[in-house]
Amino acid sequence: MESEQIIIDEEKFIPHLSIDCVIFGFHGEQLKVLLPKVKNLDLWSLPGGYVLKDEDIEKAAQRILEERTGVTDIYLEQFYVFGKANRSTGETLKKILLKNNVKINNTSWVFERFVSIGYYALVDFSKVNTKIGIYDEACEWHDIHQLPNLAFDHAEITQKALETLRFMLDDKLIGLNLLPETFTMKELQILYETILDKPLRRDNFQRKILSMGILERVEKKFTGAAHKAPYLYKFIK
Amino acid sequence: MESEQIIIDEEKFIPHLSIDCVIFGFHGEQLKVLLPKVKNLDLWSLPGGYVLKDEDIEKAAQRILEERTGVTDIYLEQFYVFGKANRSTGETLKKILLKNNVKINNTSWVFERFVSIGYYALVDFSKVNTKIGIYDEACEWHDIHQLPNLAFDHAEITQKALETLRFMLDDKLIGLNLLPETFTMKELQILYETILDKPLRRDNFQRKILSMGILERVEKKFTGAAHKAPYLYKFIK
DNA sequence: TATCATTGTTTCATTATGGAACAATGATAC
DNA sequence: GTATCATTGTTCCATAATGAAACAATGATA
Repeated sequence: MESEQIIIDEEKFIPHLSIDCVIFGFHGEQLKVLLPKVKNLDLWSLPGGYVLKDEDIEKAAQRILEERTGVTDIYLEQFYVFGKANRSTGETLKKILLKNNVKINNTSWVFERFVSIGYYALVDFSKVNTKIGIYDEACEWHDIHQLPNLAFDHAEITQKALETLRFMLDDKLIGLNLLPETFTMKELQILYETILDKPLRRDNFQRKILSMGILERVEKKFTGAAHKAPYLYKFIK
Repeated sequence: MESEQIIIDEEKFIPHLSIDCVIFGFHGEQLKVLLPKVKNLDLWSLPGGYVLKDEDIEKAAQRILEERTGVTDIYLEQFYVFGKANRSTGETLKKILLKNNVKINNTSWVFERFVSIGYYALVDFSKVNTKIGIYDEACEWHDIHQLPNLAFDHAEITQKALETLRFMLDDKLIGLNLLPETFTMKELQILYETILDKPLRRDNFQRKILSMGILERVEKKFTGAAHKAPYLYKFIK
């Protein structure tokens, strides 16, 4: 059987530089991360790729995200550069590319050290239709607290992304990007609790959020449950 | 007259990647930035350089800092990556290298686009003995509010570094790195006011800082002035 | 000894936060 | 219909943090 061979044109990219994206979504009271799975290996990775020689790094991050996960036009924020000389080995990548039938010169820069720029993305879980990138076997959401076996230093990158998210929580109106158009106060609170990984008081949370004047009360949400129906809110533009 | 020619060995470095450092110091009630001056041009730049192929980026930043300014072993923090495709032109660099008698292949990657990692450094102004790097004509401190003509997007990089410094002020114990061993409460307050660019109340500032329990009162400072002598403080290790 | 400039501290009002209780309400069981 | 239940929305009060003003202390000088 002749194998299909996908060839990476190394000349098109800036060598030794890569981008890795941590895509956060929120669903079922859990903070999740979208991860592609390496073909035929028990190995997952952050969606990553290279920067074209005449491409803005921000654009590169968007392109990579779309190629690997199908997610387009989303909130992206650079958060850290991972640049230890020994942070990635060519061996893992060779294993991965072998499983993907990617033909590449064995002496290529892609097997040498990488400096990787970390971006985090915030997406509305309900609007995402993931697609499987050409190098991947699957692309799935994972609870931030139960991550699978991750390649390279991608666990560390994910951790740093989470810490940055926490640090920026008050500053960046993160709910706007992680929640659907309308949501209940409880959903917003659980999102904050999940990111901060600590419980918050219902009354104080509501008071504080409402005092910020960024929410608009829309209507009530009748779920059929035997209790008072909560209001729905949306962010004011 | 035969010119001395310094040759950059492009092969040693990761191409298209650079590091730029914003070095903050505090003196005479002003926040200052240490800038090398390009030889024979009315042009200043941030101390910057390239990353060796097997070098940690953090190490590279330290090395660059030492080569260009003589400053060693200081507090360094990565703050942003500048990666627009059009952020630097080869023309400016050619002008600079020409003035420095640096011989380089005209088709080298150094004249193409760069992705630059920004680091900021905090130093004790009183302990710094700057030296002039081999590519430079001078190396001087400039008030953050009166910057000279800066190359490339270095004004923007400096601005972003300042914003990051502001944002981190409560979190990072910045005074520890910018002030000498001992200092008065007023000096610390002026440092904060200078970074935040807004006045603070004397009484409230003192109360807040002291309540953090990070300062130790050492002795009094007699200046010979006709008023009460202020205490000196130092940071508790 | 009085004066002056500045530093250190206290006091009081205002605002934010922590903690508890109470009121409202939409379904269900009887 | 009425009582019950779970959850949501709100109020109340004590405590902590912050803003603003006044007062007390002190080291030199006149």
